[in-house]
Amino acid sequence: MRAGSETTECSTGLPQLDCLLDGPTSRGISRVGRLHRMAAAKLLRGLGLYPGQEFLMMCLWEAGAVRQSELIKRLELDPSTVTKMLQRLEQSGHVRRRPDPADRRAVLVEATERSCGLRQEVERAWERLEEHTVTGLSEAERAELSRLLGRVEENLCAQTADCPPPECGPVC
Amino acid sequence: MRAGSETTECSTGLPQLDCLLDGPTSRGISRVGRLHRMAAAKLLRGLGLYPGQEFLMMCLWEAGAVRQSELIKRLELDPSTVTKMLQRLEQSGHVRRRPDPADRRAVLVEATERSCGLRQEVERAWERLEEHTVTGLSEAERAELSRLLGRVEENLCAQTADCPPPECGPVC
DNA sequence: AAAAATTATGTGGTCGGCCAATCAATTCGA
DNA sequence: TCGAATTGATTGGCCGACCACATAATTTTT
Repeated sequence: MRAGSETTECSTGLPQLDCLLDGPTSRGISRVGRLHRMAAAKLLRGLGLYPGQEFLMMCLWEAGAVRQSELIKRLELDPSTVTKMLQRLEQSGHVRRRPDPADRRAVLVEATERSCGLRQEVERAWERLEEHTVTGLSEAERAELSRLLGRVEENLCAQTADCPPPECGPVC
Repeated sequence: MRAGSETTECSTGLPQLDCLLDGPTSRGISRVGRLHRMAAAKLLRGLGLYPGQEFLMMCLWEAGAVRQSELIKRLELDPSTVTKMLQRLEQSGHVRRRPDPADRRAVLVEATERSCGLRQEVERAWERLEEHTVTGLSEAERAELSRLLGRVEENLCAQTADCPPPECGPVC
């Protein structure tokens, strides 16, 4: 291959061909995050759902009629994201919306009867996904992974937003 | 709140308000994946990059001129995704493309000189992201997390695609 | 009671990412 | 040699997710 003679503009060294961009954890999270989402997509596709929607539907199945703002808080998503998800879910018949009589700004959201049949299948799909994800790990390893992910979640949540109001915790 | 009387269509029990949808690991991966991506976005925004683009640029900075198909293989992304990323990166002046003289189907991609100045900043941003991510974890915990993420990656990769060509491995 | 701040939602736009389908160029096989 | 299969890249469409901004209704403050 003659490439690398004068066509290479930025080559700072030998082509390393390996893992560029240090940060084993970040790297792992990125890759696993994407793969996991794809796996979820695959499982949910047969149910007529897109990944992300399962959380929203579970909220509705669990809580019944709920204000959109409440949904946003629980899902910790951007309001505009939830608005658009609901528009699509409404059009696909999974969700119904109506104005909240108590507050003319608000919207009440609920799952349609039709959609309730999906609940079990979604739960089973999610179980299969979990199973597939942690296959080959011991109970102790699974617990440790969950715990470490929880720690990382706290790290990423802090300063980014307002997960648990720190309010002068152990340090300050 | 009077909701829950007759408006509740699917309520199968009490409003649990807690973590619906079992699967501690899956749940953690979803949340951490999203938070991590947002954190990356925040750090990269100042550099004029969107999350995901940093991997592509690192490939180019490292390898010089590269065929698009090679890029696709390394990034393990859908070809159409890479095509569109490159169109945007070209328009924003980070990347240049030209036909491959050796194969008239192929396209050679390289980073522009301008973009090379970003490399160090991207690497530093990525380091800060890693630091932020694993803050508070011991060395042992960090190593364990990376290891476990690697295992999960293998799980999710297998059957989903063709990461390491199995070709009659230890089992078959 | 009127003005100011906050809340609830929606719009428009941008990206990464996927799938399905297309088309040209190259390679393989009969 | 010539048709068939494969490879390289693109287009169009869809979704989740973000941001910035806008609007209406409610709450708070003065």
